[in-house]
Amino acid sequence: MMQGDGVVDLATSLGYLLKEASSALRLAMEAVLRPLGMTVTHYSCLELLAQRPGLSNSELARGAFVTRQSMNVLLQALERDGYVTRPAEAPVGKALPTRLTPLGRRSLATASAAVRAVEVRMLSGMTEAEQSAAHTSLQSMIRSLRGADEGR
Amino acid sequence: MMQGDGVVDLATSLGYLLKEASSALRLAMEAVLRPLGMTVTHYSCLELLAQRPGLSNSELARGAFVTRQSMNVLLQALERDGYVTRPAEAPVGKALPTRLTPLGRRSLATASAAVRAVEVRMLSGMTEAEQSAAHTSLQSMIRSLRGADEGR
DNA sequence: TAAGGTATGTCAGAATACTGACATGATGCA
DNA sequence: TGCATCATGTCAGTATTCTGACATACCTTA
Repeated sequence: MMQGDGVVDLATSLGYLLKEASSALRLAMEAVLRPLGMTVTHYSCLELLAQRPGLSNSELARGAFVTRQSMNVLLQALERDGYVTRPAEAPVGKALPTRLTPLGRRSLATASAAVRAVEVRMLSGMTEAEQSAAHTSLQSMIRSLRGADEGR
Repeated sequence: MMQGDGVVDLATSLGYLLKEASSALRLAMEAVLRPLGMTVTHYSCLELLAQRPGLSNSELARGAFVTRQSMNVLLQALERDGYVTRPAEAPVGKALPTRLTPLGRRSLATASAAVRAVEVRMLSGMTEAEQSAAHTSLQSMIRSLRGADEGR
């Protein structure tokens, strides 16, 4: 991982490889979502809501790895276009539980199929054991990085 | 990876985990680079130039996973502030070979040390074998994703 | 009860990256 | 040689995300 002068060697750096893989995945997802008029964050939001209905704006933001301000902008657009609904008043606290509309569910269905195909392609060259190993490796990296980096 | 209704299960999806790890790494890098007045792309550009002097704008863009337009904006700022130099005329074709100035090299030195510490922390919980496995897994994903997604 | 701390939603402005477009130089091919 | 194709640098406009800030609601604790 080191070079003679102590500079990180990008060619073998796991950090660089992680960024490269993430970039490739994002590009592939954008490629299949663009024809559907959807961005990756847009899709992530709908997918999160399908699996965990009633998530708040802040919870969606954390799940999609963006700030709550960014997610708020997206949610306002999704609400305006009829993909999600939010109550006018918070049932408890300030958090507004968000839910998919039938339109949102239909929109997600096609997008989800497209994204699933991308993920299948991504895993096509790996054995079950390799996939499992990748799973534990990534979780280990996340755990280590989060530890000393609380708060944002 | 599947749920009953065919929706991707985010909790176990390698794609989601990849995004999560990449996000955690980016956040950790931003945290240590911010005090140095440097963004991740900014750092990536300098690091690439340190390892492969003379890279062109387009080559740097590909290496940092941004468009050549974005890299061009960054390079103009770096050139204006004296971190890199580019010849006024292209020695061959239109590509302008970029090089670090002594100031750029000094600036990179501290940033590189900070980033290296982040990467060390990221790998702290993994054995050599696990790191090697992660390496091959990520490369496999990249290869599979790139295959059917030529051009951008 | 009162106060400090935390979490949330939201507005506004700034930073960053992207898409579209054009001109130019190199390359491959007929 | 001539022409089509491709890669590059760059300008302009747009889109997306971020940082900063504020008000509000809950929770803990003295």
